[in-house]
Amino acid sequence: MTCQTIAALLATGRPDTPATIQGWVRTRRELKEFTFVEVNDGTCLANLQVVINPSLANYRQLVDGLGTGTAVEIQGQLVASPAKGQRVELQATQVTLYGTADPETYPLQKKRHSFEFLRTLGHLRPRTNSFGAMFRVRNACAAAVHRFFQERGFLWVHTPILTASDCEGAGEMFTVTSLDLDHLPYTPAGRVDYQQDFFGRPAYLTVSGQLEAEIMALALSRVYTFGPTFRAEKSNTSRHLAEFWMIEPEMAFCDLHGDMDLAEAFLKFVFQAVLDHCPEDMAFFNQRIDPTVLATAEQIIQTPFERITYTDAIRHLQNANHPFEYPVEWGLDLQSEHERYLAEVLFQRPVIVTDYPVGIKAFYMRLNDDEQTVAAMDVLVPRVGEIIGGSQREERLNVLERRIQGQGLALDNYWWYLDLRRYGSVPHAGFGLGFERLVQFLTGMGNIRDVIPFPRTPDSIDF
RNA sequence: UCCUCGGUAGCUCAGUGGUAGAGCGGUCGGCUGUUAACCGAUUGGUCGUAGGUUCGAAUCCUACCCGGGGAGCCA
Repeated sequence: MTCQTIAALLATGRPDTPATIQGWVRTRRELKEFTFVEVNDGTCLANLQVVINPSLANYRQLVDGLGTGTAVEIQGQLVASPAKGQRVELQATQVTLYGTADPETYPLQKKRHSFEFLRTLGHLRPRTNSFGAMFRVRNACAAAVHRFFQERGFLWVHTPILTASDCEGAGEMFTVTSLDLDHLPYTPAGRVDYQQDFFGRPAYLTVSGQLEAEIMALALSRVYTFGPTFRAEKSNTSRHLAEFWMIEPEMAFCDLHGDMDLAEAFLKFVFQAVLDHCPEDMAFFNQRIDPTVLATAEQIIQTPFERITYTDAIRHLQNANHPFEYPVEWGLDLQSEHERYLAEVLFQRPVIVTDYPVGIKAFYMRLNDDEQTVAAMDVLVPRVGEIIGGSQREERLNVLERRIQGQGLALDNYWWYLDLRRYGSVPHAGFGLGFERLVQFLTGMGNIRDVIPFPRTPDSIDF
């Protein structure tokens, strides 16, 4: 393989050495004496400028074929560029045209396109500057997530995608079946007979790996999940996907404070890693997408997060000289506007709110001694609101049974979850965050559909 | 699901009852090193769909379809 990446050539390529690149033409500028072609291979944001001289065989034919979108291999000599704008450029000696792209019909033009339009071109939008930058940042972010946990002794555990647990309480579930939907079997009572289905009972796509992660943590001490998650809610918003990736660390012998420390360290680590690995891409987002992206990243990395209780947060909000659309009252959940006020206006930094009322949080969160609140924590950040939600889990069998029943749920469905409290129970804690929302927060991208290669949303599953 | 805004050329949009427009893109020509190159010319339309009002509808009315933004729910 004599071919080099454009990223490597632009960064460290030495002038007056031979080089071969493979990629796609972004733009062609034809002058009287020769032609400039900019080629991108996805390894970095910048294109490599190639000079095509008329001395090349079939010059006219070559240049005509080098329209935007064409796949090419170009051999030549890397030379110092005599003009501003690039350190080096490639003086072509041989050009191989692979697939050409008819400029009359190729949808990507040499101009800015709206993200809305590019969403209709899911197969071509990775070839744009914005999506190239976004996918590189997404990759760096994913790699940083693994590195963060691996360096701290967490095991990556693979929790199931198919589940029979319809009681995770985290949202609407997709049903998975091998039954012929046009000829469903029925019980004598007239209901669908799931005994004849693949698993002999109803099955679903997972909405969370947390409960299974707790199983693993109570044997392996520190684990995390990082995998696909599915929600069938008909939420048509810039923050929701039907298929998304979720990260859920879980730690045995850990309380809420350890959980908060981990969450804060996690965000700082990931932001620093992405800045280190994708400086050009992040600069691009700061320049073209959201001018606060870099400042936000610096703040996340350098500023200690504020930590307050829900009760104090309510007090702050009630004393705030700020009109809220929704009421602020102890016992009600914080709305987006409240979360953003805390992070953006009051503290102007990330805020971890803890100890929420028992009535608005899930049954598995540990009941505090006041019996009014649970050991929950939400990390609120400017511009986004809640980015991480977590809790210390209820490890006491009798309390957990009471909580499950108190929410009208059947204990039988949780027999194995209760067993964890019956045998070798221990205080443990964890949190969850949506990977795409993290990428949104990093890049400033407004719509979650533009931070995942192939978004799945209600009535939309193209590509 | 609710609220709201929108759908006009390949793209981004203007046009609010009287001949369908601009910029960009594409094409052709020009240009001695360009950087979203530049200059000139040119090409380009079932005005989302179906009805209705009117002498006349992109424009007004009704229904539907699709999309954006916001809310709720959540990650």
